[in-house]
Amino acid sequence: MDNTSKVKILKQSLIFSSLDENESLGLSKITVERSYAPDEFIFWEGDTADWLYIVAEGRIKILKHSSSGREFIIAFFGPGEMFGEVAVFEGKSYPASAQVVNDAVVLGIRKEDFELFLSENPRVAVGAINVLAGRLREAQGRLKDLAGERVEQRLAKILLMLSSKLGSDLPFTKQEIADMTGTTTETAIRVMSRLKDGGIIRSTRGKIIIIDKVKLELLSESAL
Amino acid sequence: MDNTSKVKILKQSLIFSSLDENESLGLSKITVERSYAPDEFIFWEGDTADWLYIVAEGRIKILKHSSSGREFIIAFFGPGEMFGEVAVFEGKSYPASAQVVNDAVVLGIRKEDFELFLSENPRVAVGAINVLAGRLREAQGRLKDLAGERVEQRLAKILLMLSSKLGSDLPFTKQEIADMTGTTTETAIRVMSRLKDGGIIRSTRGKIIIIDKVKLELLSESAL
DNA sequence: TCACGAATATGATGTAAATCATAGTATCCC
DNA sequence: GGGATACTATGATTTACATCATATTCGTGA
Repeated sequence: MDNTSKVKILKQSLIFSSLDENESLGLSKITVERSYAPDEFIFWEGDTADWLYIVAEGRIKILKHSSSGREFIIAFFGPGEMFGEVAVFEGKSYPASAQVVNDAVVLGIRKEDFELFLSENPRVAVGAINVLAGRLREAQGRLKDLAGERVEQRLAKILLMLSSKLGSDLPFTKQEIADMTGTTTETAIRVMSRLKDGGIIRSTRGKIIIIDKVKLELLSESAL
Repeated sequence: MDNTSKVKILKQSLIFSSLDENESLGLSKITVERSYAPDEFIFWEGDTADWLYIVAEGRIKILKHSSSGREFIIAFFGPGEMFGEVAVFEGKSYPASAQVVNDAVVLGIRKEDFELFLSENPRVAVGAINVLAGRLREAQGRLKDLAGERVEQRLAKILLMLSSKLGSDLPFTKQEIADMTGTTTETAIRVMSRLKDGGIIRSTRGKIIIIDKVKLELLSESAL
């Protein structure tokens, strides 16, 4: 990947959106491009955090394993999105694992290089604060939902959240939706079958299509 | 409260820990002191976010109401801790409510004043990033726990988290513990009765004392 | 093209925890 | 001091969801 393409990716990212052409070019030069095969892990929870990453191509999922062995998906990230930054900012080990979904290309930035760049480009700190604040807001919302709502509502909210990012065509398996919702595959399938019957979604293997967003919103908010 | 006392509070805060005496003094001058009675709300979820706050005295709880009306406690904050910052950093409304537990005194900083101060003291941005990253890490851990662990383990983890901040003497009612764990008061009481019988905790009205931290850790990690 | 694994689907059963109900006890405050 | 109001406590019942079991369909690679 040449530097122009890198710059294009980097400028998509909220954290670096304030940089001008020159600064972006400087940043692109400290990034290292890496390609991964499907299901490959970029890092594991607990690894020493030397790098933070920006997705260039493909999709990455961030997940944690619970003591019972089940996996919980914290987030999916696509082109222009940053991951692994919490650990780098805190100077601790990665709090979750990062796994490639399909083939993916990422831009890695070494911790020390990033810190140097940050000190020379203070505006990036504001970008980082925005990204972190947004993610914290989202995480707190999900905390409340996981604690208080039932599976049907939680699942509806996850679908809505995903569709607000990706559109009504969601490239996820029901298993992945289950792992984001904090339920089992069977239950997720049962709930989604009901949504299908209600004309709210359609689905094929590995894909979910939202037909009736309004109904889905109603469902996500009230106990009906 | 005089400026010297304010400085003392502000310097306890992770976000402002890098400031020297002079800078802290400057900061203290843009803070406004406010006192609140028990149960009073400092702000409500959805309010326009014009202020961020640092606790000077007392305890504040940050909470969200779920659609069923139940409340979920996101965090408790004590002296030196900041709250309301997510909304200010993002320029959106408060994502949760802030309620005083006992009498409390807080230092408020107006959004615009903070932004100005931030631009003049870039090191504070690094502090903010650290605070946010730490909170995000914690939130993500809790997400996984809420999704995957059962009440007994979740409750044990909450107790351990609180005791790592406050010591083994925890000034919380069982109702509050329930609202942090994402369970009902009855269930929380039942679980804690078992912990009591197992010699792991003691409790009086509005107070929980951790006796056997090691056993509690074991319990929080494994299904036993 | 056949086989094998992943994704989808659905039924039967078990269970953790919510809900409903009732009551004792400490604390506040008029 | 006495009455109201939280907090604590425990039992009975219900239920949402997990778990276990089995089957079908789809896709991919040998």
